[in-house]
Amino acid sequence: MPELPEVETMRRGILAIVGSRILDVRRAPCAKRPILITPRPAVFRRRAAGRTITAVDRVGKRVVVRLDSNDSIVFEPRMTGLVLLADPPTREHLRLVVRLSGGPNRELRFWDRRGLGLVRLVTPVQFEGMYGDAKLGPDALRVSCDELRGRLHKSRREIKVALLDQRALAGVGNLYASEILHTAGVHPRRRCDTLVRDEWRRLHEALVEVLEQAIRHEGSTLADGTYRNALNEQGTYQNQHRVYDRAGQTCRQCRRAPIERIVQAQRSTFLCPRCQPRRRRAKSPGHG
DNA sequence: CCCCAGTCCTGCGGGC
DNA sequence: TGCCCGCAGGACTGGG
Repeated sequence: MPELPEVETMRRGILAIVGSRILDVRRAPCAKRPILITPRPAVFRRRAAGRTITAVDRVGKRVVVRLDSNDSIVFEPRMTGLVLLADPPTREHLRLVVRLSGGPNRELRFWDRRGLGLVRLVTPVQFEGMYGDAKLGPDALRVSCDELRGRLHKSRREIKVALLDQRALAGVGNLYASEILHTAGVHPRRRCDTLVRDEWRRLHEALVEVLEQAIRHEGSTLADGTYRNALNEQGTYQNQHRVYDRAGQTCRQCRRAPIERIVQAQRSTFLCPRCQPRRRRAKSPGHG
């Protein structure tokens, strides 16, 4: 679930670790299968311990902790991972602890209920190979309208599916794709190569607006309550959702049509059939 | 190039 | 009430 707004919130929440030294790294005693980390724990610890943290960045849906050795620690939360300074939601699913200088019990923690997430310590060359331009498209918050259109407008894919492709655009996931398309008034089944310039303009506007608003609200904590910021506090953007997980409820924009749920690429998509018509309206005679 | 199904994993809720 | 099953969707992989 963590997408760009949630991961950006995690990043901002741990900025205070810049300047701290890493004292130790240990895998938490997790009853279930331990989290995947690379390289293996002993090597990871040896290369991280003693290093100073120089920056905290984000690449797509991952948090990147930069070290003075030029290595980076990359936290990839996937579905249920959290990057925390506060105590984790449960002891049970605490996966990795990075002990920091600056006070007793000062730790950066990776918690992950489902255990699909992972943590990597990578060299600059490895970083480029895994997260460089060949692997990830431009960040969704930094892409221009022209670049967005340029990367997608020849594709025959449906726009919702294309927005989830991290090689085309980095950061958008299933939840925000539906929200962005509703804000833009574009039907999720529209093929990319049928969108006209005005629709790309609306899409780009909606992309920036929705993601920035979601960051302002510190992300979306859904009904399962999993997502938390670095202080283990819930986000509030779920209260602003236009369509996500609102099937059958009335659209907040037109106040008439019920929100529909469809499936695209084995994933739920939510839309308002009235605010997101399948076909563009025919231009009225005498205009255009 | 693109699509699809399967993989990892846990917790939850529906159905019986 | 308890059990089973399907679903949630991040990223990735293999086959068509």
